[in-house]
Amino acid sequence: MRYTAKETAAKHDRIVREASRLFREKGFENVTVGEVMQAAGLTHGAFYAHFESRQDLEKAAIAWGQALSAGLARKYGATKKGGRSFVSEYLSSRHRDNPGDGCTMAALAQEVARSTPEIRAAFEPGVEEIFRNAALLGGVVLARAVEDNALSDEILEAVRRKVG
Amino acid sequence: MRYTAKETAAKHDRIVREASRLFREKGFENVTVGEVMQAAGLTHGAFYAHFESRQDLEKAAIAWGQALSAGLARKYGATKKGGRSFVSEYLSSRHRDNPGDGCTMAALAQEVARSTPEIRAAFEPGVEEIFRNAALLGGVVLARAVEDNALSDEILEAVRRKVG
DNA sequence: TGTACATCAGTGAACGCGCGTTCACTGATGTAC
DNA sequence: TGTACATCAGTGAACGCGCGTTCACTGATGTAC
Repeated sequence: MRYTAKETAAKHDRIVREASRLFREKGFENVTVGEVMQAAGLTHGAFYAHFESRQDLEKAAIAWGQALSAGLARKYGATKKGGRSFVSEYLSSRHRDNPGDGCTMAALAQEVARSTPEIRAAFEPGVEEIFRNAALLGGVVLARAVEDNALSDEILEAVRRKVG
Repeated sequence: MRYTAKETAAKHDRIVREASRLFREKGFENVTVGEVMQAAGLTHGAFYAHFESRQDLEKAAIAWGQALSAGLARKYGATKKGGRSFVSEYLSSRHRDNPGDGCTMAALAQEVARSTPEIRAAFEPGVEEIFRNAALLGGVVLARAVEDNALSDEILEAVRRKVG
């Protein structure tokens, strides 16, 4: 069937948004093209009407996620008080436990490091907004990686105290 | 053929060491069992004489890498001066550019976060040694993920100034 | 305005490849007697 | 000490499965006249 340009663009966006969410939640390697398309309400065969390749989608998903992060960081960062609430939200258990709704960098930085130059370039915009607070990122990454909940909470608390 | 227990143990260790190195360098998902066995000087078929499964190897490689890290951190951390040289080594371009010889957490924390409870538990020992300096980890992770070399150097420098 | 054809996003089956895992077989060393 | 058998790490072919990608086909909408 043929759709209007607007409908097609809306589907394209939906695919990117769902891909970004799924990638952050499960990592690039644990998400299939079919899974993304299903989440966007389509079948896997239609994928190549929207993207050249899977890598192309990964690039788009990273760029979208980083644009979102950068926007949020700029909004929050405007005031001292905003800075504090950004920090406490970033280091919250909610953020730790919901990577799919969270920071792209805290979820995918290491996979991006092993990806193509294009994907690494798409990753850069969000980095500018956080690298002066690398402890936030390190804290969330570690808190997500340990099995012991008490230790995980302790990590978040330690970083909170240090940067707060 | 049959080998002495000593020979078998030596091969087992070689497999774990090579797996750890390759995993840190390329990530779990980009390393095959065959590649690890070849690096250890064996063929892939012999793998199951040493490990129950691929996941079993991942667990062993993480545990080995973390034991190594914890040992190094304890050695370095003994003095103020040692602390300084640990930080500067951790944030060096050498460490950034050679993940295969570097910190397991800086290379694999995000993949570990999505792995099994067993693997996350094996990851914990090294975490104790670094989480109070989460900025180090965050800095290296970000420095490795960006495409622009100047930005990457700037990240390491910013973290160095903050923690130094 | 109506008719014929072109377009193209979408569908679902199929292809090809890589990887984890299995398996029959080998042969050097260990063990029983 | 010598002989016969058991063991088991190692080899390399093969299996099965999942995933990215391709492809023939569909059918609603756009375009030409």
